Amino acid sequence: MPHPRVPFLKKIQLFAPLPEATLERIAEISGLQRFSDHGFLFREGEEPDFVYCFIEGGVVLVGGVGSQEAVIEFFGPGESVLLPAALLGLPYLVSARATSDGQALLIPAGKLRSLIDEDVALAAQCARVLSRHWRVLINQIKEIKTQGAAERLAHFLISQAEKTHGPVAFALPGMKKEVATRLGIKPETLSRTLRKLRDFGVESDGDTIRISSLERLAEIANPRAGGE
Amino acid sequence: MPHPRVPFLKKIQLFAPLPEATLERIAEISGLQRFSDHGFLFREGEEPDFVYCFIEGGVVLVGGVGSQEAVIEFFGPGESVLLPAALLGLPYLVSARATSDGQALLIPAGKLRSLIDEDVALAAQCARVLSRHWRVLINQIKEIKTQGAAERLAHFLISQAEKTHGPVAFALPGMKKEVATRLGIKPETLSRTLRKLRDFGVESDGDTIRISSLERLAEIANPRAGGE
DNA sequence: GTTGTACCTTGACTTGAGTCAAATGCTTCG
DNA sequence: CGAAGCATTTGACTCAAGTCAAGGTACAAC
Repeated sequence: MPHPRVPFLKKIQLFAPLPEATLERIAEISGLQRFSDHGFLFREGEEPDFVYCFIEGGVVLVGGVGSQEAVIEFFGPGESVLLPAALLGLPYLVSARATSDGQALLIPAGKLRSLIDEDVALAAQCARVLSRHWRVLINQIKEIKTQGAAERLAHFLISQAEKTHGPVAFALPGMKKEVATRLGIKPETLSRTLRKLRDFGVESDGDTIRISSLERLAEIANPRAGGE
Repeated sequence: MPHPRVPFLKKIQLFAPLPEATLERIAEISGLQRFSDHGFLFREGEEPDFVYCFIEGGVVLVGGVGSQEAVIEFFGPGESVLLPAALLGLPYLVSARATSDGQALLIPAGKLRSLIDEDVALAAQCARVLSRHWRVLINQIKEIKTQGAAERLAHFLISQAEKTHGPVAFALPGMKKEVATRLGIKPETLSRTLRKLRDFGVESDGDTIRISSLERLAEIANPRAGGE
């Protein structure tokens, strides 16, 4: 009879494609943890104890403190964070603040490290997930270095939408303040930039965004030819 | 008798810690390739054919084109690039331009992908190297989002020095133009910022940088407390 | 040489985003 | 309800970095 946490593991991209036997082993060393909105799951500088896999709810990864705060990225259900720190056994470079109530599976870092040296499928899958993440970060760096605030915001909104055509509505993955730092701008600037995008069919009401046409918005995001 | 390319592999961080048997197998599928200054090794959008490991000389990874160009990072001897694209079989997100004449070991992407699914040591090592790289990119993002041009330049110069104390002199890893985009600024701004740092013991003569005291420079790089 | 062609520097001016400060809303809590 | 506490918006002003436009300077080709 399978371990009761195996079904949860199957929802996590990092583990989903692994064989049943491996999942069993991971399920055995994992634990389920609830967290609540605005709470910190861990902080920059701490020793890596766990890899966090989100079942429900999500977090925002933040580097630095106070006015020097840089939001790296938002993470939600199915995603996992801290694999790099866990594999290397080096202190976290970022803190994670919950953007909602939720639950996460925690995999002990040390045990995961041992598993990786024994299980090809797991190791290969880690490499693939890290690779995918690498590409996400590269895109973010390219964007910050070459685009202005409006383009970056437009692109970010498009990436948050689940569709690629026509109109959409969705909730921002965190506070406006956090979205602003994710984009590398100040909250005031986000407010003003969002205003500018009204002319391009973007309505914002609280943390809900309504876009009248993703195609039209895409024109701003990438006036030149396309490089994702 | 060992394969003649094994000694080269041992100089590459990605492969160095692997057992002899694995190195043999990689050596057999690899090939040595010369390249010359300013030439492109590959371009954004191309299908991933190889992982490039630098034996001698280096490249700069660049995303986008023309005035939209974003330099991601410089790579030199012992380092390798494109592992993520190769593992995922997705088109390159960046182009690589040589910053000097040199030689690289080329590992065919397809064969490497198969090896990874068979060899735990190799797979685990890939995951570790990707993890390390992830941390480098996170730091770069944190920096761009929170620091001004002068701080970023100071930090960059410090990272290029091999020592951590006292005076140093070294050559920039590429043209000033490229260094500027790596830092997310324009060449003109780099020129002016370098000027400002003269008051803090930074002399520049062509592509040679002389720093009179790394400690003094570090004060600018991180006026606040320290996060790696 | 001198002509060319990059690369880099400098200066003057512009601008996008930041800063500071004051409303406005929205929740929470007594 | 009203006060307090945030997050967000708006407005006015500032400033860091970008843009545009000359110069230098170094090296390569003729």
